[in-house]
Amino acid sequence: MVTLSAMARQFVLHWGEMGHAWGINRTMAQVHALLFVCREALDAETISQVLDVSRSNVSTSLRELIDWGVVERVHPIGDRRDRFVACKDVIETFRVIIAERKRREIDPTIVLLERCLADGDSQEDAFTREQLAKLLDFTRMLSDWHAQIERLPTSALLRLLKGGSSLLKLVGGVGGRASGSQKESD
Amino acid sequence: MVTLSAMARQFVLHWGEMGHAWGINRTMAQVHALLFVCREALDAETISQVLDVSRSNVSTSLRELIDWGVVERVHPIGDRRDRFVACKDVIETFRVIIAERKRREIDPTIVLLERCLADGDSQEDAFTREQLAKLLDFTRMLSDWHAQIERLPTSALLRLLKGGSSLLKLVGGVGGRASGSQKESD
DNA sequence: AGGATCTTTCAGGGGATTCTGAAAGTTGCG
DNA sequence: CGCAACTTTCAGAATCCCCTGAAAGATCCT
Repeated sequence: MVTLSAMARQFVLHWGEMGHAWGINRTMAQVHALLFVCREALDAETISQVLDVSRSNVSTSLRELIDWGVVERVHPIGDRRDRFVACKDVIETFRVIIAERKRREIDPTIVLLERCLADGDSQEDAFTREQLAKLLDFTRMLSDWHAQIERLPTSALLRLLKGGSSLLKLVGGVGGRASGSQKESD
Repeated sequence: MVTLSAMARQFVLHWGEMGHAWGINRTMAQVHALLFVCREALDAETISQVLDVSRSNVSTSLRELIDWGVVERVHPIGDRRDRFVACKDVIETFRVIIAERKRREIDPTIVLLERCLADGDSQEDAFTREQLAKLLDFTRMLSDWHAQIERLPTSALLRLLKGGSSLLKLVGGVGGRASGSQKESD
């Protein structure tokens, strides 16, 4: 296979753009998209031809995708060339990506905010300190929340996502007033 | 004010990097960080000096931040120059950003996937079709879920985020088996 | 209207990122 | 071992994105 159906091509291009918007290399996202829609494992040479990028570029992209954990290398018996498959489960892929971004971005942000607050002079700059403290609280909350999500089996995660409305009613009713906004600009 | 405390400077730099990792212009993220930790509104000239970037760059960044909805222009009486303030509420800011990214990335993805599936030949390419259909399902689910979240008042959102563990127990217990993975690779 | 003050736009330069081809590295087999 | 098949690395080229300064556009005051 050295050519793509119109459907697949459209998707690959769009996925490349999306990746780019999220700070991910366009080619890397395209390689992922391609593997995602292909039932059988592809070798690097084929990917290079289909996407029309250099063999070395494909090699780099594949390494990163494997690092992220959304693609794996497959060794077919009786063939020396490596082949690659993407995780075909959307939710699992989503989960892996979230976990990785948390590790790379949320965690370091928590560390930095903690250091800022620890180092900073508490006399000067009271407002900055206050803001950073609020941001740290929130970031930690996200982190905790993620830790919970992480442990859920796919079935429960699906239920959480699908059952949005019922959950929200629940949350809204738990602690008293559910409406009204609390402005906290001082 | 033409100089920044060490605390604020660290934060501004880090926020710039984070923004960059998420596909947002570094300077724009720095401007946002700066406004976020400043109690009083700043004028563009001051921002330009503090961050050491050109006046025009600041102008562009501010326009985008206003577009996003996380910064607003303030007209102080008796002064012709504009000043700018960031939303100081972390959750509100988060909410606005999520909404905007949904609009810019999730929504177009749904449209594209729908078109792919509508246009595509259903004979050839059955597996691709299947994968895209699953992805579309998931993306719609995210979209619905976001619509629910969007409506929540801050207090309820906080409760949802903070009460992670109890919610999860709940979800885990609602529909029967909570463990076991459903492999869908055929 | 004319000028002072401030803002926005945009073409072009400069810096950062991505891509490529060539060369070096790895692996399996006779 | 030596060769064949394949993969990875990396310096430099190509590309893209961001930033700047200059000029044009607002707005307000006298």
